[in-house]
Amino acid sequence: MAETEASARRTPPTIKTLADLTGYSIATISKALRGSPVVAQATKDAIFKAAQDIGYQANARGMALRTGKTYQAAVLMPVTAVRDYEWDGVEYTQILSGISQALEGSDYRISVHVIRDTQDGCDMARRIMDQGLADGIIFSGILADDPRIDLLVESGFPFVSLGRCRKPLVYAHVDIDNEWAAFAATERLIAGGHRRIALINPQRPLSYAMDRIDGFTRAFSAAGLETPTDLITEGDLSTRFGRESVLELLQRPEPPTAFICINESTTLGVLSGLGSLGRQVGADIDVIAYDDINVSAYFTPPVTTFYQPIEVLGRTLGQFLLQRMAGGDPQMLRQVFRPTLIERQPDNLGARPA
Amino acid sequence: MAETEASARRTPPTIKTLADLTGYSIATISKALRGSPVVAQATKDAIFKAAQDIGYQANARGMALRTGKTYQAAVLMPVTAVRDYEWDGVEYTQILSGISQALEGSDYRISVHVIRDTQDGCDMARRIMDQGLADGIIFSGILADDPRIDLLVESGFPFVSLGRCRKPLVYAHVDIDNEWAAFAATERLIAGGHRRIALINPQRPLSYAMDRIDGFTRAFSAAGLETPTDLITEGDLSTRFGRESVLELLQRPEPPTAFICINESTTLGVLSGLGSLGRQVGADIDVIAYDDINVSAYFTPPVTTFYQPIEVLGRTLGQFLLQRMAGGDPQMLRQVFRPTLIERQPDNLGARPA
DNA sequence: ACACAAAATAAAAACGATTTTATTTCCATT
DNA sequence: AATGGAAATAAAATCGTTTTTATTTTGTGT
Repeated sequence: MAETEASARRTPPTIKTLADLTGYSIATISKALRGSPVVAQATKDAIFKAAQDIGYQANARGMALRTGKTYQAAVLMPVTAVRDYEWDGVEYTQILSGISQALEGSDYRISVHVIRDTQDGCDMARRIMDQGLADGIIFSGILADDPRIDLLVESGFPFVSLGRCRKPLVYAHVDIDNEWAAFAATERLIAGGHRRIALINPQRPLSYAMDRIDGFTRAFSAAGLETPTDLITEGDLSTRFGRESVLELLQRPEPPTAFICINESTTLGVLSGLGSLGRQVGADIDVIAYDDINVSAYFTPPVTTFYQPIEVLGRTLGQFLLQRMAGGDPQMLRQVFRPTLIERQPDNLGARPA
Repeated sequence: MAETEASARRTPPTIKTLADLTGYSIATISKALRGSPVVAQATKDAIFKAAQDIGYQANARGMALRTGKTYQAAVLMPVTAVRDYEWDGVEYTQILSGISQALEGSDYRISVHVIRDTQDGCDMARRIMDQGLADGIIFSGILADDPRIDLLVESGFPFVSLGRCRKPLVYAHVDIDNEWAAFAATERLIAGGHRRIALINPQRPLSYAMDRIDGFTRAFSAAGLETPTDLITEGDLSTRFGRESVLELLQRPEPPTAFICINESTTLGVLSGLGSLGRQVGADIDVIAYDDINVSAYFTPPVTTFYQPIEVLGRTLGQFLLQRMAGGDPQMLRQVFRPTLIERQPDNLGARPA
């Protein structure tokens, strides 16, 4: 009974239904609903009311076919090759949440495309453009020289990147001031007396990996010191990588006395490594982290971090993409956020010799 | 120069292009490409070849309009109200990754809809059905009595839920055997001599919260003991909640001697709380956790967990949805996973009096 | 009143596919 | 050789919009 009733649900109203109902032609209905100035106000009112009454909702597929627009915003979500030990991409939930907030109220929806690597991302971007799978693209994990950016800039397809490449191209983007953050963290540790500072960094081709190295180097230069390049490690941003970096670095003849971590995943690994070596953070070693998801406060001990609410980045990405899809000038759609320092350990940096 | 060249890109080939090229009618082309048996094999071959040559890709919008299918799988992603202290939904990246793996090779794409609460989820599910935004839905955060399941079961719309409601309805789902996991964890702690065991649980309306309480209770009953219901806390699954639960519970007159945590976020909070009270896990207190993303190994100390790779859940969700959208019987599309125990502390449970 | 714009609406074409219906071609049968 | 039917293909209708073009209505100035 209930099933027949449910399956007997009549087809949803179309623009034709409205035409029959109001007596106007479908052309007029369409124009009225889109707010065209050529249709009389009284007519518009009547049509709007009728649409309201029967709960008319434009059929997205019909619209899409005619206009070529999809009302889809594509998000390229990187998922690194599946490994058991992975705590990876956790921040993407928040990015999606932020984007979703920005798109709320607009007619755009989010489609997520999981990509495994940059090549995959490039293929996907091209497919999205060629097949018209979406009206705009958001992606991250930008390389210093990123083929996706070249491709999309050249084609003029609307996109916003989370991160910047190192080429002097004009395109909409949102980023964190990684150079500055690395500089500030390093400077702080140097001021605290540290000289042997390790930088737990992502892999080199990533644009922000280089930004961080730049900031790291600048801080040493500014202090008239030589940069301990031997203490820069590069790897995926897994917890395991953080732990293994610590274990390796601390058994060297000239071990580091402080660590700068790139995200919370590696931070947790670093703390784990220090813990199993019996080293005490804040007593005989210092750690400064970069904080994605604000969980460093709960690490033991709580870690001093540079914090940037990632949802805000997501929101900005969404806003920028909307503007870009509406034809906005990419020149105007660029924002670089500076994270704020959250001091969590008693600030006794400098009390110990390097 | 390059820009004009790019913008002068000719329109992509349509079925019409192929018709002109091969001399067949568009009807024949369409049938050939869809592999209809009514068209001669030789014709099919010729058409396939031509399609290959010019790189023909069916226009999704045209297809969608005619067939009513969208080739979209909607995923309802819960994002709890934004709070600063949130480490929430981190596992969703992995779920999406798993779903994406399952959908790879199919023509389906993933669209993500962020929802704030169950009501929101219900509205979204209805919109997706009514407006034909997708051909199937995946969602999670199932309540003991979940209106979305009622709605979708009644309508016959394809969906798969991550989690089960408590009504005896037939629908495709994937779940973790929470009752069993809670039972096993509790049993283990009881065998270790614990009597005052705290259960850090999600909020009651969630179906799996009740499952866990059931398992918890069953373990005490099986041991002929009374369940310490006063030690069951309910809250969001944030790190903060874990920490605050510990701080509160341990200052009671009859404090717990062991904790069962519901996910890694709360576990971290619990450890943080224990740490700041100076309690030593494994020495004077025990913790068993449920492990989403396999990061518990890095907590200090490493925590014994029940582990279920969440990506596998995602993959199964995707597979089930594909089958469901192809008309598969929901009766056959049900799977409940039992997490495996990973012992990480020296197993000295039972060495201490309760 | 009358012609003539301007305003308002209607009709028709288009978007790119699928599906239904119609036509042609080819053989086998009588 | 005519006929019937199956096989292969073509033509036309359709999905629900938007957009272009055509028609009708209205208002204005003489």
